[in-house]
Amino acid sequence: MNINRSTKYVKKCPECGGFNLSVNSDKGEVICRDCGLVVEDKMIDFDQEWREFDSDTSGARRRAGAPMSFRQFDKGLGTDVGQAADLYRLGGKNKNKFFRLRKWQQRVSTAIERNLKLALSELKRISSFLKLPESVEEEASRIYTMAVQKGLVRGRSMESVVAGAVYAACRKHDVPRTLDELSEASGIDRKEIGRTYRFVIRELEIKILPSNPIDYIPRFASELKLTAMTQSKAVEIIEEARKIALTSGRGPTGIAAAALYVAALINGEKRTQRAVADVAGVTEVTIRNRYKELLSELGLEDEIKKKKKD
DNA sequence: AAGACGAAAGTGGTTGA
DNA sequence: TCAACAACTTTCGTCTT
Repeated sequence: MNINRSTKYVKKCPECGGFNLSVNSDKGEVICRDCGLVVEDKMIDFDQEWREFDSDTSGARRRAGAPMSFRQFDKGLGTDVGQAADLYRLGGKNKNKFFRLRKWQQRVSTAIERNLKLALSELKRISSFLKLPESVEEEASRIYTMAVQKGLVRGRSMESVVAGAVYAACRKHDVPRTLDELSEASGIDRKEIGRTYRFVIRELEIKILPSNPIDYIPRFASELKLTAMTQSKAVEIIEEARKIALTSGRGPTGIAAAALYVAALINGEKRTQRAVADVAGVTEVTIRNRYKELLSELGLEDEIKKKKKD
């Protein structure tokens, strides 16, 4: 029953023409192992959406409707009690019943649902802008729905809570996007997003591990057009740094940026601090600080010097 | 002239009394 | 609720390539 995912991706890398593509289904990324290009940020979800209820009669019982999803405001299961045209087909007694049902439904359609409808379309916009995998969009919708039900939106703009929910979902699924990217996608101030994000995960008691700098490497490297060699060097550096507790307490993006900068230097693919700083969303100063630590603590000076002779 | 470097002052958030 | 604190940013002057 398992679909062989790799057969779906016999594609060439548009950058270097290589066939060495690797699929990271968690993050919805396809990465070229040869040149490090992120080929496709948003991947199709190949998982089957339906369940088998009974192996004997499975053919007849497959659920054909859309899967239930938090991305629709009523979880995709809604039906409306029909409009006026349907009335003519009903007898007197049924007519009364009909009106009662309609009235009931209007009462249930509270402000919460109206809010959700609006917010989830905004959420959809943001996640398609950021090319997020569906699993993350789904998670973000879930978080937002819970936030609304707990009344956390009161006193905050709907958009900022949406942005916070998306950010939280990204973090939870290890699909890191920087606050700057969220800010660009949503038009909300970076600090505001950070604030609501922290508020939401505290109130909903969502546990989120500090993000791993390594998760940022493929995307940053791809934007800087660095080779796969440099990427793995950067990952190596970060792993070494972790062992001696160089990474704790520091901003993960700063570490990722510095590691990439050093790795590029060692492999003779030098990028300016400014360029690296820009894609990572930190300043040159932060890169310098991390970079200094990396050099002295990991004894990488020799490798740099060696490179300079060439 | 551009990039790298470093000092100093400022920002926003966390922590602990 | 306030002050101390760490990480990061901004700004700016100086050195290096």
